[in-house]
Amino acid sequence: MPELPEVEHARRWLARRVEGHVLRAVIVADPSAIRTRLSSRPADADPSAGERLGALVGRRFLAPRRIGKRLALPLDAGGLLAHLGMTGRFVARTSPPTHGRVGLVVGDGAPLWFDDPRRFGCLAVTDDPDAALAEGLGPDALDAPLLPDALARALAGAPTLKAALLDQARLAGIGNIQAVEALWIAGLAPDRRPNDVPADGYARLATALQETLRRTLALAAADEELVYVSSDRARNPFQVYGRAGAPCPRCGAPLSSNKLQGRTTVSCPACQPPAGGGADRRSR
DNA sequence: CACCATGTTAGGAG
DNA sequence: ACTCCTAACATGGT
Repeated sequence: MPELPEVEHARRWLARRVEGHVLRAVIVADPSAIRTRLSSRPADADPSAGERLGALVGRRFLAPRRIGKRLALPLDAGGLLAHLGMTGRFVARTSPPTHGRVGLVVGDGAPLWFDDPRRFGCLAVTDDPDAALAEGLGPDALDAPLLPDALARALAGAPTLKAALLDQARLAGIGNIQAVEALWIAGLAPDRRPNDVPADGYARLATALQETLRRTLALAAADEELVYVSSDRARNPFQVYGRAGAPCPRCGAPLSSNKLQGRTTVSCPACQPPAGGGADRRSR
């Protein structure tokens, strides 16, 4: 459950269960899930994971925080960091879930499990959750929305709008789905150069980002077991993501799909014209 | 069986 | 030197 809206949903879910409660015990089912820092690389596994996590037992949780796709679970001293990767989630279970990596026994509730089949997610123990949470990330796309001119500055210099939106150092929290959705809402072609996009394009993009993030967050909040991207096309909650070939919801033209930054990118050739809305001069 | 997937990043190509 | 893209990571679902 990976992009910003799902992570924010996880933060709220965790907040209700941990804030103000004491960490009673930890269950380390898969030590390799705990890294020296938030890193998707198994090579960064923390050799003293059990010890360092165990040292947190007895401390009390403060309010969980989030920037972009990262979570911090600060305690009254030190804390935990979490990244859900592609398939990570938190669930409350008495017995370990199939891919339960680490269980947190908090207060008198069922253990809270970090469950992650694909193992791109991870946890890390840190002395300074605030610093670790923010390190290397741009402003949070939801909590620190940029005005159009600031958004233009944040994205400037990247080769394409798509690449810029996926760059967590420019803007934190946008993943492939949210990028595809926002660019379609804004009517901007994913492969346009950020420096060539006029001010009104950034005005639309700023609004579009808020719109898709809030809409997806509302879906996540309403649906405890939200199927993030269902194989079932009828249940796909997105406007264009996962709908290549289907008619554009705005103009009816068939949605096209191509690869950008190695990710599938769906767009409408009619609503998201290549440049400035007119003919492409460079190709002449 | 082959191919696809919501994230991140090392390494190679240019 | 710097920038950008590809492949790889591990696993499950179609």
